[in-house]
Amino acid sequence: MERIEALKAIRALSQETRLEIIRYLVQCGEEGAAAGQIGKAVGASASRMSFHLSALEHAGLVSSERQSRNMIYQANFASLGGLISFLLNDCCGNHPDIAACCLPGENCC
Amino acid sequence: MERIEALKAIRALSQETRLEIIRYLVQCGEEGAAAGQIGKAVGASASRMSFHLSALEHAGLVSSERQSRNMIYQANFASLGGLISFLLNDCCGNHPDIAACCLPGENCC
DNA sequence: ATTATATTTCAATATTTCAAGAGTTATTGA
DNA sequence: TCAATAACTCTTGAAATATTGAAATATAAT
Repeated sequence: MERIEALKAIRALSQETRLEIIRYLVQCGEEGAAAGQIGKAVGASASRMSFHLSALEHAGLVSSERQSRNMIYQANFASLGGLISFLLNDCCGNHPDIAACCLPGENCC
Repeated sequence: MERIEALKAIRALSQETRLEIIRYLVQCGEEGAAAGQIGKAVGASASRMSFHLSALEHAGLVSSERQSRNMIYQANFASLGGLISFLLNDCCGNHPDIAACCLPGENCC
């Protein structure tokens, strides 16, 4: 991931509602969730959801597709992974404190 | 890591100069680097460095200690790891795209 | 067709954030 | 003590961002 791209992504995440949206969508996995459903989960009005989901999509952190009258949003896992990789200068350098993508005692990656 | 704490950290990272500072300090590892040295590396004036390093320190992303007339800053790896973990809802859920803390083909954690 | 539901767009206001430069404090060595 | 170096603080104006509610658009069901 490039510097500008990463900065865009981090700026998008640097807002309470948007951070909660991403965390919710990470939990939802590949299925994603409808805008209204996400709004209920994070406690935000429809217009705020639209505004923030649009910001996240522009930053490449989520993708969307229409399903009848709902807009389904999904976390973009490749983008999230790229962002973390960028932040850590492409690797954690085996630093023991950075094992965030693994459960304790496991090697998930 | 708590929600408020994580948001603080992300807000601190959502600025070009500060993002570069962290990336530089991640490369520096445990040794860290002096404020002036970091300033040269990222191309920022002394007053900006002070402002931004202070923001990063308040967010818990770096720590500092004086060494004669230099202030030595180090990345806080535990905090970075905690932030990533929070973002991913405490685990990547074995999602193949999130393997950011590992080199390709390796299991560093 | 009409009504209901889901989401987006728009405009106004309020808030936050940044860079730059001048001035300040702390430490070292002459 | 004085000068030099390193880092920090404060203030300013400009720019970016968030929130709200009302109106608009798109789809579905009756």
